[in-house]
Amino acid sequence: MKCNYCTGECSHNLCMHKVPIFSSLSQEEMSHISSIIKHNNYQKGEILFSEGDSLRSLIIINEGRVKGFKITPEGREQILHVFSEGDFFGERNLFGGQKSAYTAEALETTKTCIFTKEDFYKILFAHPGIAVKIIETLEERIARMESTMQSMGVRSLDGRIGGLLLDFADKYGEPAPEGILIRLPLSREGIANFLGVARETVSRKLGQLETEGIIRPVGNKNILLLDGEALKAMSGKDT
Amino acid sequence: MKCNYCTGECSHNLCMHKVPIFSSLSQEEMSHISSIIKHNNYQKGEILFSEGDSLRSLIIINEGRVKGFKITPEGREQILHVFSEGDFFGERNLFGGQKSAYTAEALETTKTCIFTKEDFYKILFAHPGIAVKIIETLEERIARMESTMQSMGVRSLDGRIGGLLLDFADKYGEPAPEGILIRLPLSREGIANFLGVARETVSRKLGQLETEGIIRPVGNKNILLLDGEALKAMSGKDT
DNA sequence: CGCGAGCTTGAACATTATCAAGGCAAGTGG
DNA sequence: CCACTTGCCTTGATAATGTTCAAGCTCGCG
Repeated sequence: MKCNYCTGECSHNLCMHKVPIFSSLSQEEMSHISSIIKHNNYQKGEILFSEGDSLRSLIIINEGRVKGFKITPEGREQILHVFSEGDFFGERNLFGGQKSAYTAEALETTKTCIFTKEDFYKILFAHPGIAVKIIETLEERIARMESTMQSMGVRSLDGRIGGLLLDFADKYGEPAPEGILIRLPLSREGIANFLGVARETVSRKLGQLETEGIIRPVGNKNILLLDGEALKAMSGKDT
Repeated sequence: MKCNYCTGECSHNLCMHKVPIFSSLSQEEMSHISSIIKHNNYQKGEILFSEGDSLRSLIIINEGRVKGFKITPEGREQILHVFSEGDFFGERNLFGGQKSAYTAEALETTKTCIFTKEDFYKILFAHPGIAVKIIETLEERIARMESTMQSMGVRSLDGRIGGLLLDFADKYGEPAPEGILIRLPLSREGIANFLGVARETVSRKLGQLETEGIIRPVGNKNILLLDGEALKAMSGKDT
């Protein structure tokens, strides 16, 4: 990849340019900030941080996907977030001084960019426009969570799964000839842990949706969404 | 109530001083801002705004409580937020330029303070510290939503209800001789609509929790929490 | 004191969880 | 290149749990 903002080799993997937060900055400013960013890579299954850790840094995903989850008293994972390219997290620790509320684990090979709290504050005060961008980003996340909560609250499981598929389609979908191809970030078990139901039930319901001609599984990690309208009708996301 | 920041009668009902957002401002600045705030009062059941409205203002609750909800395809209300004194909302419309994702309805007599988008932007740029406060507040809301999502995801209903009671205790609880007295913002039906279950089920489970000596209903709108630890064990909120 | 909204309780029904067995696919080692 | 192994997904039968519909009760208000 070619990097327009750096001279010579682009050592920071372009993360600056993927994050809307920094979109208001000039080239020079970006270059400066780039120089203080650190990097970290993770394999699938690796833990970025655990619930209760007081990490003192902001993490931006440059490539890959990460799930944030807690362990329920039943011993099950409750997935709270699925972060992907361009998302940032850990910010709660920066602003609130709180400890991490969840554990973050890489779902695939993931590359991250890291700011220390100190560096980030410096940047924030030097470029107030960034604060507004952060607010906008947080609003987006809140909107996504509201959408998830709505999905979770729907009584019928079809509706719950449908809502989740729509969320995924929105975030991870790519147009395809016959519909939208969704590259699933989670396994069946992961989906079950997101919705708080049993693995087997997810299988059954997906099978049912396939029978109804609404979706078509493509391998195990992709789903072709044929009839989004049907899902919207089930899940109530007509808006 | 006496208002330290205003000369003479305090016409703006103190809302400025209840909102952490403005805590970094001086007396003079507050007085200035106070002068551009508008007010609105609502009776129980009144709608503040509806899903899809593009309201152009920020609303701060000065007194009372408000629920934010959507209608599911089954025709049920899915409650997404319960806002109370000091909370603000409508901000999504200000920053994202989006339409409202939910309907807001007063749960009791409610007094609000209102900024227009223009006024608020002026204030924001004049006092950058406010942006950081807003970020912190949004982080808190995200944390609350994460907590709610966790509650919703717990498989056992006891755990779900327990988690919700803990959330309420945290936000609306007052210490009492025997435990924590929770002034419920929602009816049984409201609780059911929050968790996405049937009214009757909520009744049954609350009855069960009472039998187990964990809670004691005080009238219909209050609950005395006797054994918070038991709830934490059920819901997984030991943190 | 009486009325009505909201809450509780009961019994039959529907859905999902659980337990158990079998299949498919990707990766490994001969 | 093929059999083997491992992890993940599907399917089936049974038991547990929640929903629904219906009836009766209680609290709070006029």
